Amino acid sequence: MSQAGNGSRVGPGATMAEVAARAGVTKMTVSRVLRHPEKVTPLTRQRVTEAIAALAYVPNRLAGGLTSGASGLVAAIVPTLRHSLFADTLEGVSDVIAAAGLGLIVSSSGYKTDVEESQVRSILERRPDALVLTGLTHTADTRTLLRGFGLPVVETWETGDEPIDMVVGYSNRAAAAAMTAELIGAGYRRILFVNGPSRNNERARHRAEGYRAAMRQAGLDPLPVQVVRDEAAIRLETGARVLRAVHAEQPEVDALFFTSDVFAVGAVLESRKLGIKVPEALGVAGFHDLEIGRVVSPSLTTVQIPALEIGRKAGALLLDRLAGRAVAPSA
Amino acid sequence: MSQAGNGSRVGPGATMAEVAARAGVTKMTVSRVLRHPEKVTPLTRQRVTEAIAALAYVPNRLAGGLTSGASGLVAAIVPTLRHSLFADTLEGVSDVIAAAGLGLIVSSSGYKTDVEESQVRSILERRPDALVLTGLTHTADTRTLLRGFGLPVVETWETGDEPIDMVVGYSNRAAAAAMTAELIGAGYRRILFVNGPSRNNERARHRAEGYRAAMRQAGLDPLPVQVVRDEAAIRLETGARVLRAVHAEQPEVDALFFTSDVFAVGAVLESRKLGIKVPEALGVAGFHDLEIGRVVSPSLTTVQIPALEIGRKAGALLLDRLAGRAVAPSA
DNA sequence: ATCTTTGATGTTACCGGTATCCTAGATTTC
DNA sequence: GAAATCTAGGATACCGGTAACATCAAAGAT
Repeated sequence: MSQAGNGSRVGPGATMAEVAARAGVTKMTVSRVLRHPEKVTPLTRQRVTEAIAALAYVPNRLAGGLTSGASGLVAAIVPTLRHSLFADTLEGVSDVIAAAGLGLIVSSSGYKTDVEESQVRSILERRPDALVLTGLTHTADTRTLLRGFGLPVVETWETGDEPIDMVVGYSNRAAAAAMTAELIGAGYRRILFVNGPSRNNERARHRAEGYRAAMRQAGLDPLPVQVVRDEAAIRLETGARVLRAVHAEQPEVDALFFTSDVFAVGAVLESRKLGIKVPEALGVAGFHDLEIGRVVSPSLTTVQIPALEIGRKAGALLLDRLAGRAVAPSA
Repeated sequence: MSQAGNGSRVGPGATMAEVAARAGVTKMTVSRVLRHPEKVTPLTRQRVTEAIAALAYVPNRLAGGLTSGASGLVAAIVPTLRHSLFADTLEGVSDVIAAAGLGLIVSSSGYKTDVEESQVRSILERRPDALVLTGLTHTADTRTLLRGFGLPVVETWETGDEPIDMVVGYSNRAAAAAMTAELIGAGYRRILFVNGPSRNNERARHRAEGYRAAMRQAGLDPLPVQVVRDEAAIRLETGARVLRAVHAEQPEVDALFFTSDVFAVGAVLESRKLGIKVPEALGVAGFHDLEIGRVVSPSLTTVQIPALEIGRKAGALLLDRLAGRAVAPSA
């Protein structure tokens, strides 16, 4: 599957000093040509430009950053890249900051806060200009470290008190409550909330809370939240299984609200097999949090999650802060 | 959705010189404590360690890298992060290189080679120790630039002649051919290959070639490849639409081979509605290239794509090269 | 025609580390 | 007990740039 090339190393390219020598000027002039071209005579500029081209010179931003104190890097830590939610967020961040000439450095923590902490330490050694974190749950040391470092930090996906610095949140609680209210408004009454494994998953817990709150608000008794335990069970078949079980054992249930739309799709699929009409006889709703959410047919009621948007917003927030603009708390 | 914190900047942390002063030693000794602790007396080491803790000192790797010539960064360019194929690959790369203390810097090119070229230029300014690219299709300047720079480069996802340096490939052609052969082996004869939009998409083209080759090999006439044009049409409904059309207009077709498993899932779904038995009356196959592929039910014949594995392999290849180990061409 | 200003470039120092060489005291060797 | 060897730590230079200031010639002011 892999093959090796000849591996001829030429070594790193020319340095600014070499360019300067070739153009018969000093490093400083070369630096000016690159950074403030208008301060250099067209003639000189051309000589330098030619030397740059001739030597295929690529400036070393690390060196420049040492002096200027800005690395031009934004770091982001996500629980995993294998979840479109986070990948989309990163794409959003990347889009925005790349346009400003900043680079994105990424690591994934595997949902573990202690891993995240060690990654934060390691990342700080690279002196990023800003940091994007996922969630508000971090170790105490992480928070202390970051606060002390005075680095612009954006936490994403959750809202709450005492953020480290800035937050671009998404209230799972509110979204689940809204979805539940929508189902109630559509006439469903016995709504069963089906959660994925909520270990290490604040999201799932908040969603369940939103469901309960909305039910109570409407004067309905929340049904016991059903939990799918097996971590590996995020599959269509699992949704199908839940549907079969509910159909057999809790026939009074008239709507299913899944945390993962994978389950929801699986359930919809299975409902056709069993001859249950969706959404007439049974409502099925889900959170659009996987890539599948972008492709799913409309027979399913879904909660849209603006992952890309959250990333963009986080990026924009950081850029504002880096530009020294006041960052206004916004919706 | 977003909120701002108090934004108290403390400024960057202490420098090595400050730590040294506090511990009553020189920078050099501090550097030794961090890098070669065994070369320092336990007593001195402790004093330095205490000073480091007291000042919350975080070493600056950029500065160190300037001297040592290694940035400790691997850069990767993918067409987009919004595709689990590439996100998974990145996760694989990240896993492997993070374990070796390297960071991953990511950018997405939007499938445009000229954008990729400018990103390569910009990335080279950060002097990564290695680069991971997607595909073998790059601008001539990109190739020249990278060859000249003598940077270890791994191209992923495609195999072919004249790689820039190293390749971790995946032959879409071979995979499609194998899948087609499998369908033929299962008794299907009138196999229709349904391609996604192949603009900017070598993958789709190679898969179609594989299909044709396998058909001919078996002495069958390949059917004209059907192409789904609309870029936005990567939805379940599209697969359903194709199934309906084929059912009505090309009843002789006994198997559908989709490039995207999203279509395949949509088709399977629709087949249940129409009362077509899968896989008895109709074979449906797809490429497992979206996240959905990890959750899909087994009634679908699918081509597994080892995205994570490809990333891991790329990372391992780079590490080998960086460690100065000979890189053997391998399967 | 002399004194200022202005603009283009050069000089110097420094960013925060590390490689390399050097020194002085401790330890070993004969 | 003197010479040889080690060892811990210091001194210096340098990585590849950039900020800040100095310089000098051309241009403008009086």
